[in-house]
This record gives sequence, C-alpha cells and structure tokens, in this order.
Amino acid sequence: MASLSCSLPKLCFNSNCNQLLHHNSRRGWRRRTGDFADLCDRCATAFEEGNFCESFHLNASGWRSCETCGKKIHCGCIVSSHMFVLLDAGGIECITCTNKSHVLTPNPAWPPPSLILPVLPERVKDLSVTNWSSIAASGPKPCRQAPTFFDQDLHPKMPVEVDISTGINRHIGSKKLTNSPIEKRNNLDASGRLVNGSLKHGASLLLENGTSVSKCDEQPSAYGNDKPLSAVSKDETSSPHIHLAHNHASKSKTGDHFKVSVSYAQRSTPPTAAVKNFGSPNGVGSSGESRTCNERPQGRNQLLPRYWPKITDKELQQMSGDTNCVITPLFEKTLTASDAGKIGRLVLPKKCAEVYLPSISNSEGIPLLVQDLKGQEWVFQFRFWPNNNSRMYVLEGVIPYIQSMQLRAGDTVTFSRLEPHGKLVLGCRKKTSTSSDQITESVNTGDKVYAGEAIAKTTKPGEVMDQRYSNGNSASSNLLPMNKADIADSARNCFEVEIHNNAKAVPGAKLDLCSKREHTGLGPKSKRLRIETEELMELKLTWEQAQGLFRRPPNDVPKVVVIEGCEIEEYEEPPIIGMPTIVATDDVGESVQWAQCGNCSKWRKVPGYAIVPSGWTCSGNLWDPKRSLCSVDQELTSEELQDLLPAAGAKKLKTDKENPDSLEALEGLDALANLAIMEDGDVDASSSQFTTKHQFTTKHPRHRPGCSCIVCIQPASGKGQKHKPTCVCNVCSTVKRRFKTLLLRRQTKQSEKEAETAQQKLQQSEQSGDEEVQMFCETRNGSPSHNLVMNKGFSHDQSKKKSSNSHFEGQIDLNIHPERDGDLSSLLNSVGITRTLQDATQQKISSLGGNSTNSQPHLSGVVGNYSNGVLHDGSRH
DNA sequence: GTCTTGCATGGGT
DNA sequence: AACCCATGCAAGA
Repeated sequence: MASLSCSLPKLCFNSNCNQLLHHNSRRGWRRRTGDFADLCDRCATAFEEGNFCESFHLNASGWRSCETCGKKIHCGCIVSSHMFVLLDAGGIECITCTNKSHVLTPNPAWPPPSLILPVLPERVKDLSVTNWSSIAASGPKPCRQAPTFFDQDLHPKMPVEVDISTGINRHIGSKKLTNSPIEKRNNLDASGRLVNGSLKHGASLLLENGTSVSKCDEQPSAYGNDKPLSAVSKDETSSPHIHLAHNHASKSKTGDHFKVSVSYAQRSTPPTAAVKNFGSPNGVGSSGESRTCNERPQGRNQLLPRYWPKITDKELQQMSGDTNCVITPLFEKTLTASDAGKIGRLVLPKKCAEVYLPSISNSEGIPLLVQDLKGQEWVFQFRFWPNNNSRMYVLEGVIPYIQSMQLRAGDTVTFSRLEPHGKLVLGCRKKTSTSSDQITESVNTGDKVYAGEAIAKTTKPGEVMDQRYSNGNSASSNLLPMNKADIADSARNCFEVEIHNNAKAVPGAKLDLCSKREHTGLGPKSKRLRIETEELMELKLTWEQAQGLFRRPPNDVPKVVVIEGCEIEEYEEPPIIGMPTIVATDDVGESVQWAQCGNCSKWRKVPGYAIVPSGWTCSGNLWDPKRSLCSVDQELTSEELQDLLPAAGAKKLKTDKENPDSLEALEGLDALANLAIMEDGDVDASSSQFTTKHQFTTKHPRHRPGCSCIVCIQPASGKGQKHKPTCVCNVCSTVKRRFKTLLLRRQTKQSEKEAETAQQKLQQSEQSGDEEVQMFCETRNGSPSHNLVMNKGFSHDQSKKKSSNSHFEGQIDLNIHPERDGDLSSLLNSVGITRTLQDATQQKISSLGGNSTNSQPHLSGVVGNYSNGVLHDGSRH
C-alpha cells in the first residue's frame, strides 16, 4: 500500500476532506509506515478533539451503539478505534462506560501481554483505559482495528459477520458473557500490536486515512483501493488465519455486503513464536465461547494443536466460492488408516466433536448433513461409543465421501462452518509436503520435528540423534531440506529424527513440524505400523554429524550463527540433506568434491557445486559417466584417499600404497574402525554413533545384512571367529605388513638409541630398582599398570582376552593391539615373526613417559588403538 | 463366510 | 495418572 503523498500534491490525509495542504499540515494519527497522517487544520482539530468520526464519518457505515449508554460510536475506522471496546458476546461499549463499569483484572484465559510482546510500550498498555485525548496525543495506533476482528476469535462458535453496510456485526448465537471488556481490550491491544508487528507491509482492515474498509466502496482511499483490503497483511509470515481474513475480506468486498469472519479456529497454525503465543489454545477461546445448547467444552483452547484447522487461501476460496458466505474453519483431522479404511468410520477427536458438532446424548447419534467443497451434500451418522467412562465420537458412513475424494491415510479433512446457516463443510486436503509455518510450532513446542516425514525429537545436549530411515535411499533420494538453525534452536545440538519411506519431502519443502501424525501416512500413534515397516532403519547421529549432512542450498550464502558453541550455518533457502563429501581442489585448482558411493563405497569425484544427496551412488555420478558404475575402479588411490579423509573428518586410514589391493584392505580396516566405533560404549558427545537397521548391519554401515566378513561376525568381546595364520585376506596381509614395517622401524630406532637407552636403563635401574623393567613385567601380566601407557580399552577384561587368545591360538586376532605386548606377541607368533616381543617391549620402555600411541603414528593410523573391538584413536576418526 | 457393530485394548499424550 | 484415540476383535446380523 503506497502513499500517494510522494508524488501528488499534498492533500489532507482524510479522504473525506482531501483539502490541499499548503505547508500548514498538522499531524494526525500515526500510520503504519511510521509517518503521521497529515491533516488539514479542520481534520486535525477534529482528530484531536475526538470527534473526527462525527465530523467526517457521520454518514459512513460502522456506527454502533454502546451497549451500556447507547452512545453512537463509529467502529469502522482507526481514528475511533480506541473509543470503544468489544464485548465478548458482541456489541461494543464506549470507553467511558467501560471505565465506569469494569474492574481491571487480568483474564487468566488470555495470554499475558508478555506472551505476545515481551515489553509493550506504555502507551499501548494503557490503551484500554486511555481516553481519546490521550490516544490522540500519543497518536492512534494503526492496525489496532485489526484485532477487533481477531477478537471474534473469542467466539469460536459465533462466526461474526461484520456487515459494514449497516454497521452492525452479528454474533451468531452470542450472549453476553462476564468477561471484562477491558481485559479483552488489553488483549486486543496486545494482539493488535502483534498483528501490526507481524506485518511488514501492514495492511489493515482500516485504511490509514481513518476510513474503514467499508468505505472502500464508498470513497476511494487516498491509498488507492487497487489493492484488496484485508484485516491483516498477507505477509510472508502470515498464518493461514490471516490469509483467510484477507482472502475473505478481499473477496467479498465487491458485494454489497462486506462480510468478514475470523474464527479463532483460523488462527490455526501460528507461524511464528509470537503468533503462536497469541494464538495458543490457552490464549483465546474460552472466555468468549458461548454454547447454549449444552454444557460442553468450548473453545479451541481445548483442542490439541493438531486439530487446529490449517486452511489455506485456496481451500478457503474453494469453500467460500463466490457466495457471501462466511467460512469458519473449525477443526481438522488427519485421516488414520482406520478412518480411511473400509470400515467407514471416521473417529472424531472428542473435543472437536463436543465443541463443534451437535450435542448428542444417545449413542446412536444423529445424522449429520455436511457439504463438500463442491456443494455436494453428504449425510454421515454422528455418534459416539461409550469408552472408558468417556465417549468416542465417530462419523459413520464416510466411505462414499472418502472414496469420492480418494482420501487415504494421511490426508486431512477439515470441518468448517458455513454461515449464516451453520452448515458444516467438509473439506479435504491431500497429504502434501509441509509448510514453512509448521516448523515454528514444533520448534516452540519442542515436539518432534518431522522432515517431510522426518521426526526430530529434542534430546539432551550431548545425546545422540536417533535417525530412522525407511530405507537407505529414501531419505537420501528425497532431498530433505532443513534449516540448521531452526533445528538447532529447537533441538539443542541433538535430536531424534525419524524418516519414513513414504516421505514426500521435496526440494524446497520444509519440515513438517506439527503434523507429526502425518508423517507415516498411517495415522497417529502408528507405532505398531512403524515398527512393522521392515524398511525402517535406525541410525543415530549427533547434531554435528547431522550438520555434515546438510548441503548448502544453491545460490545461497549461509550466515553462521553460534548456538551453544556450535557453529551453525543458517540458510535463507532450505538446505538440503545430503551426503557428506570431501571438498578438495583438483589439479587445475577447481573445487571438487569426493563423494562416496552408498553401494560400493568407492569415492567419486564430483564438481564442487554439486549437491550430493545422502545415499548417493555411482549411478548418480552424472559428472563422470565413466565412473558411474560401481564396478569401475576408484579414481583415488588409497594414499590420496588417506590424505583426503583426515581433512574430511573421516576415518583416518592408511594403506599400503604399494598394494594395488589396498583399497579392499582399506575397506576392511574401515569396517574395523566402524565396528570399533560401534562397540565403543563410551561415546562422547562429539563422537558419532550410527545404529542402523535393516539396510545395514549393526556392525558397520558399509556392510549389508548377511555379511559374513570377519568384521561382521566378530563380537565385541573379541571372541569368535578369527583369521587364521594362513589367511591371506587383505585385512590380514595389511596388518601383517604393517607390523613388519613397524618392527623394521623399531629396529632401526632401537639400534640408534640402543646405547643411550641402555645407559638410561642402567641409570634408572640403579635409582629405582628398574621400575620400567618392573613395569614391563606387570604389563606382561596384564596388571593395571598397563593402563599407564595404554588407552582405556586395554584394561578391558584382559584375562578374558587372554583366554580368548589362547582359545584361538594359531589364529590372527584382529582385536590385537600392535602396541600391546601380549597381543603383539600373539600376532607375531601367529604370523611366524619371532623376534618382536623384546623389541616392542624395548620400544615401549623407551617411550615411557610419553604417549606410545603418539610415538607410533603410523601404526595408530592404521588400526588406531584398536583393542577389543574398540577403537581408541584419540582423534576418533 | 462376510459384513457390521460396538466394545476393549493399549500406546501415546 | 488420566485421558485420548487408533485399532483390534468378538458378537451379531
């Protein structure tokens, strides 16, 4: 809405006046733009004296009478918006009567202003008791009328028709309640501010020149009525209820009757925290509810958020058609398998049924006539069953409707009311990907987060993220954009994510954070079915790990925010969950990524700009068709890969570059490392832990169910099948080779330091009775002193390991630690290398006081401190 | 044997 | 712990 004052000669802002201002303009009310309306002397005087409406709107619609004193108050424009308060049950009361007759007490049913705005300006707080002058002095509050309509939210059963042509708004079935209008006014103020605050372009029900919406037909606004007026802006943060108001208002204003209905139910999906607070069930609905037919729960505040109607403009438009009918969305229900099944019974949420549907005392219920969006009428049997001293409401006979609409589990039906006749309208919505506004709700509730059908549940910081995928590729092939910051904000580092195979997440879609029950398409509480979903897999990952899965959306430069010490990239566009890649630079200096095939684990080079979804496979290598098959060799040599991996935070592996088959060995060791990670029960917060089901074994992600490799079949205890001494597999050959290399090195070092070491030993023997030799002896016996030089895993059940070793004597125990004397001895003996123990011991002695692991980076790089199935690599790659 | 009806159960909130 | 509600299931038609 643009002001014409920029380009046209300055006129009095009052469109009823439009007098030319010759440098004598006076300040009127403040507009949403922050500017003040420029008024001529006459208008300004009227404004300041509080009779602006009487002077300029006398013949306009919107005049109403105070319910108490009968005084005529113009309720249609912003200028007079503070002269009255809306009564709960309809009607208005002038501010004077309000001040006389009501005690200002907070209404517990309403959210405190602090929930809506952290700090309300004093003038806003006082609006409920300020008189016109004070308001005029401080400047009227544009958009304050908007909450007037929202006030109707307090009458969920009373869709309000504001017939501006007559200036009367009718509260259908209303009756005056005891709520203090002042209290409500307080709320209105707050909500008004909220609405106003949420509007970036601030459309208001009222024109800024003080003309009510109704005037748009009567007298074009200075702003031009080329744009449809709306109760609130169609801001990008607008919630559906706002859209509804907008839509309806703009749609109907062409007729003689301008009807606006804003049910509280329309405040269904609060898009922001602020709006959420405002629209929370606890915030509205109770006080104004008037249900005369029986004593039943009333108000949306009693409905669970999942039943709040999340109606869209389109749907509303479809519902309302071209009529002047007022649509009041009541509630919605996501169809469960039972609902959509052939039984033909749609279970209605109890509260919804009791609040919005006719009261029934007989379990047989009553026939319910509903109308679909096409106008076709349906008759369902609305009834209930006694259930645990309660009732279970169902709609029977919905099969024709379900079939007609081709609804399935996960789809949503929306119950609305069509006024003025109160006819029920049953809309439906196919299960779709999620809307952006839903993310906030979940974030704010701390509830599970669903990415399409992904659930993210907050856990304590440091806990692991539990992620379930229906299958390995579904989550990956379906790009699941998420906003890191959003997630992080809610999840606080870690969360649990469930992604099901029927996820429909699409690029650009955001997480469904509120309709958790839609995530399976099987309805809520579908644990049974979820568990039965064999393709479901579970993996656990940390938040940091999840971070690695996010791929920057195209053409988006992320902002980096720090949340609880964790740097998080924040995107304007939804990021994409993708596979972690290794970013590198090729020979030409161009940025490339190395992505690992989900099937063959081979690394493929893709352009730096490429977005590689998780679960990416060679077949998706569009950039290098020659390597788009898993059977094609890897471009990277093992050494190159080794160089890349540490940088990528991947497992640090080193293979023998001379061995052409080292990649396979690499994978074996990789698997060992994975296994080690998996077996490590003492995973710190920063480490990752993947637990997979179905697609992967719990041993290591690379291996598939049924994998019989030595890694997969070996238990954590170290017991079980081991490689035989004669085994020439790549793992064994690599390990053997490593030990040979190690020993050669040690020999060299030993010879170099021999003299010095001998001298030191001699000196130490003389001084301390040869503690180190004693240490060595203790180590050989598996005494606790061993832990002085070994990582913690070494203390793990030494005796058991020894018995295990003896049990598998003659076999290679891959759980050995090359630095551990006993294991080393065992290995060397098993592989026929006899002269090792002493050397290794000497080496250990020589490295006492330092970190033996660090002294042997090469070895630790190969197998880490791999003991008893546990990788004790400090870097935990 | 199939379908309908109504209650019971139990996981989830 | 109480309540909700999705769904199973038995009894009856």
